[in-house]
Formats: sequence, structure tokens, C-alpha cells
Amino acid sequence: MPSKPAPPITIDAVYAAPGYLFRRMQQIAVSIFMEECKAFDLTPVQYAALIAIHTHPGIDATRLSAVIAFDRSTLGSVIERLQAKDYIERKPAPEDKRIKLLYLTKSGAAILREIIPAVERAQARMLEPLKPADRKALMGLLVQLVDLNNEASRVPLRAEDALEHLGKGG
Amino acid sequence: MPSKPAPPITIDAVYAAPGYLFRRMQQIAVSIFMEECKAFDLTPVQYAALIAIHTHPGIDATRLSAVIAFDRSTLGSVIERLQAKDYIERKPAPEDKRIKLLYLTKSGAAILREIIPAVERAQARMLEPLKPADRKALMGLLVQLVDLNNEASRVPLRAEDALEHLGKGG
DNA sequence: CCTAGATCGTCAGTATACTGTCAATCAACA
DNA sequence: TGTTGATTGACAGTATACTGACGATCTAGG
Repeated sequence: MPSKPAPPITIDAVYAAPGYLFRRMQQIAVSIFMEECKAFDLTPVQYAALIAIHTHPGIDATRLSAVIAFDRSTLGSVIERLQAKDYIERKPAPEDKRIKLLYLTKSGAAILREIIPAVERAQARMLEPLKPADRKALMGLLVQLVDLNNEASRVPLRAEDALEHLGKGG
Repeated sequence: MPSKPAPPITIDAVYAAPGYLFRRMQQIAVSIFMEECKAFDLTPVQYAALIAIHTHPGIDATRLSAVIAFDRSTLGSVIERLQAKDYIERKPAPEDKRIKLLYLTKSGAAILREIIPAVERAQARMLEPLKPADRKALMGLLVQLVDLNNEASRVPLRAEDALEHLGKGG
């Protein structure tokens, strides 16, 4: 068998490349999210951060970044904005002066309850063009791929990190 | 059948949501691309722009944004950076003073030839954890979904727009 | 010809993302 | 105890992305 010919240098090759499709789909997903949630003034990232803080009250910023796989530097400004909107508050940790613990405010808990249906609509809309069986297949493959590629990203997901501040209770 | 219960408000629901998986996969894809191409000082977006200009010499910025589905505002700074690196040049259009036509320089054409193998490696690595049959299945579903959701994004892909400056030759 | 509307590039403003660095602080160990 | 090394939050710098607006320019219609 002869060696594979050099791939052509055209934009059509890009359209079929995984990286391009992932980027495109992310753009579309954000667009749909913002459209469904425009009444709430919350971005997808801010939403994920609120959910994570709701699930793990008293988490600190570094652990939060591991739990939602967001860059720690980026997360600083996200937290600032959520605090400015009065959706979260930061309290200094009594035992470690470096750490600031994150908690939802009443406003934060309320907006979370209210936005959930819009978020559910957005998530459904992203997959709507596919047949139900294809939706399941795609999600299954994506969950696999993201999990198996976890270490390839600069900020791997570490869901279990959230439990450390509770005393390492396995 | 009773109505569906309200979904629980936990981070685990986010981990399984399409929007979160698309974001995560995009982060991973960019990370792999940058790692494989770190010798070339080109981002994924800059690479796509170069390929598109190579495929459509003399395209203008607005049409380029339609061809690679990037926001027109964002593209302005991308073009500036490519120009600063001497990979492209802009020439005023003789027939329309608003338009600046984009061309690859010799450096741009050269770096494009050189970076292709690294890009191919990056694209392959993104899907590597999956079995070959699953890779094909995932790509097939993604191509479908991105295409069917094209209008849902703020900047839909308009590949055919690139031909307009050639005299509407259909 | 002349005006109304569309288009082009650009800019300001906001929000992710990542790299690298820094001071303050904490933990571990000699 | 004293110092080394790790951790935390913060910051500067770069690069996408999107919104909305703007002047310059072109096109179409009257």
C-alpha cells in the first residue's frame, strides 16, 4: 500500500476536523443558553459556578475551579461578578487566612431555582435537531471522550476535590 | 403517569449536560492543539483564518467571518495579529473603498505547509481515546448537529459567501 | 442628482480562557 | 525552631467571543 497522500490545504478539511466542530458546537451551545436565559443575566459559566457552590457550600475558589474545571485565574473575575450581583458571599476561613469560603446568598439560591427551567430548555434545544436515539448516542460518546481526555486539558476536572475541606471524609 | 419531578440542583446534573460537555471538549481540543503546535505560534482560530484565506485569496474580512463562522468584531484583531506576524497582507479593493482584500504572504503559505502535520496529529489525538468505530459515529453526529443548528448561532456558517467577490458565479 | 438604506471596517465594553508571576500564608521537616 | 516548599488568591498580559454603535462608503429609488 502506498503512503497516504498529503492532505489538501483547503477550508473543507477544517469543516470536518474535530477541533473545528467542537468550537462551533460550543458557540452554538452558548448562543442557545444565552437566548433561553436572557431574562436572568447569568452566563453558562456563572450558572455552573452557582450550582457548584450550592452543592458544596463553603468551598474555596481553588477547589471550585477543580470541581467545574475552570481556570483559577478566570474564576477570580467570575466570582467577583457573582458577588457584585449579590448572588454569593465570601467569608474568610477561621483556620487558614489565605482562604475565602464561598456561600450562596438568598438572592443566589432564588435565582438558581428560577433559572433551572430555562437552562433545561436550553440543554434540550441544543440536541433537538437529532433523533432521540442519536441524542443518547452522542451524549454517551461525549461523556466517554471528555472523561478519557480529562488529563489532556490544562485544568482537569477533580470532582472529589470538593470534599477535602470537610475533613477528608472518603 | 405523574408529571416529571423537578430536576435536582446539583453539580452532577451539570456534568451530564450537553452544554457543559461541549465547553469541556472545546477546552480539551484547544489545549491539545496548542500543545502539538507550540513550535509555530499559531492559535486554532489563526490557523483556520489562514486556511480560509489560502482557499479564497482576495477575500474580505466580512466574508471571511462568514466562511469560518467567527464573529466579525473578533476577526479584526485576529487579522491584525496575522498581519503583525507577516503571514497575511491587506490590499485596498480598487472598486470599493470600504473593503480590504486579504492575501497570504510567502511566510504565511510556508508556515501553513509546515504546520499541517502538527494539526493532523492534534486532530487525531482529540479522538484517540475512542474506538475507531466510535470516532466515526461521533464525528457523523457532530457534523449533523452543527449543520442543523447552524442558524441557532449568532454567526452562522456561510461557506458559499466566499464566492461572491468573484462575480456571483454559481 | 440626491437621499434612504445597506454594508464595511472599526471601536468600546463585557466575559471567558490561559500563562506566568507574586506576596501572604501554611505545612513539613531537619 | 527555623527554613524550605507548597498553596491561595491576586494580578498582568494575551487571545478568543459577542453586543452595540459609529463613520465612511456604496447601492437603489425617486
